[in-house]
Amino acid sequence: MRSKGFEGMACSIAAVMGAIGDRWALLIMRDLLLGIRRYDDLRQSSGVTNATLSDRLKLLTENGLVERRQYQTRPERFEYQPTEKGRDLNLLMQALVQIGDQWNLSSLEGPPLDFIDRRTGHGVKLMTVDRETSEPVERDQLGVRPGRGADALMTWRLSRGPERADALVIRSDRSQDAGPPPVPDDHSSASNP
Amino acid sequence: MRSKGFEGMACSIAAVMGAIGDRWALLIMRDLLLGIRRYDDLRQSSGVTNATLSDRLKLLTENGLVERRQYQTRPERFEYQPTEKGRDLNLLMQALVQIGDQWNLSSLEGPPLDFIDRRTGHGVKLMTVDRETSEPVERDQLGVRPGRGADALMTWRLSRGPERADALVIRSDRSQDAGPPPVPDDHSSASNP
DNA sequence: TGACTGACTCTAATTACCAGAGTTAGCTTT
DNA sequence: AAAGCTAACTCTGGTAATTAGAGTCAGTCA
Repeated sequence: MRSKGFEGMACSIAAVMGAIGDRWALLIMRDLLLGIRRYDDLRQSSGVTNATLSDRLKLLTENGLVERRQYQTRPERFEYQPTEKGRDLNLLMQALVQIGDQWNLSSLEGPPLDFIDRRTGHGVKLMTVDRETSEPVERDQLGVRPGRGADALMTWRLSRGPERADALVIRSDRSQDAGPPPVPDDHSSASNP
Repeated sequence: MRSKGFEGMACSIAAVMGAIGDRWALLIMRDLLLGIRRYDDLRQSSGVTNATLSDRLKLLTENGLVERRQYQTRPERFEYQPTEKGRDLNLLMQALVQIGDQWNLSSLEGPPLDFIDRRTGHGVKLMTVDRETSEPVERDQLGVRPGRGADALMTWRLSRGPERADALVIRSDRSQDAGPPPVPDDHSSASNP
């Protein structure tokens, strides 16, 4: 298993990264989401080696992000395509591209990849909005708090975040401030989102 | 270098993942963005080993995502905090959390982490909108096209994406459809966003 | 017959990762 | 004064994953 502890980790961030697997798998998902379907195309596009590509496709399939379909029988030939669940990762790709653009990693010529609205042909972006009203939320108004699924470790984590201007954390009550981390060395039995 | 080719890869997705490094580094960034600052807290929170934590903090610092500050002199003590550039990764964390919630990895109890607007206390979400007008864009209207920074490899990649309902790709012109991938095995000299 | 395609698997060398012990420098307790 | 503690690491040895590249297999095409 790649880097043990990621699966039972009670944090969506860890869980999603765990489901993807690693950077190679993410690149492969990128290509699949862009419409590439064949093994050899995937290999050429991502530059990954055979062993790794084969392994990652297996993992992605097991994790329900990708589906393997036979498209020809005489010599058996297969292709891969993202599942509905896998297609949710488009949001991740958009975020990654947007961050890359902010960092202007694309030098000065602009982004290599441009997400658009196909109806209008206009460029799109991700915006943080109020979950109910869809009103825009400013970047410096963003905060975090433990959700209903937060476990002891997540609560501890958030309790360590001081209320600085540059920190994201918000605490409803400033309960007991210190105390050692709960479950200090047992990550295998944790269950956070 | 971890997994060689990621740096000169002309794709924002690869570039951002390359700058982060790996899953451990991402978890560390998560904790830093939540306000954790001290080495030992980071270790306990993420469950990473000393060697890996130390190495990742160094890499993140080199990549300009994290800053190492001395906060005490007599015994020299250091803390870590995200830079402005590192704080851009909040978008990534939001995307990851939102995907995790969609997958309801958090079982039934809700997400462990809840992004909010600190003014109002309301929950927030990421929405795809038109870059100029900020009008919402439906999920199935999302497309991609090569940007100005696209290199030969990116263009090839997008040319392989058939115009299926489940594919994301849009092509302005349906130029030459086939042809072998350009630069088929030279990933080190590529330069796409 | 010979070349070729697609989807892999195999091998050997390199590289990364893990748990856990050890280090350094000063402070605090007995 | 000796023992223990804290913070921020580094080191070690063993296990596991990754790499480049060669090889395989079933069938098609010229």
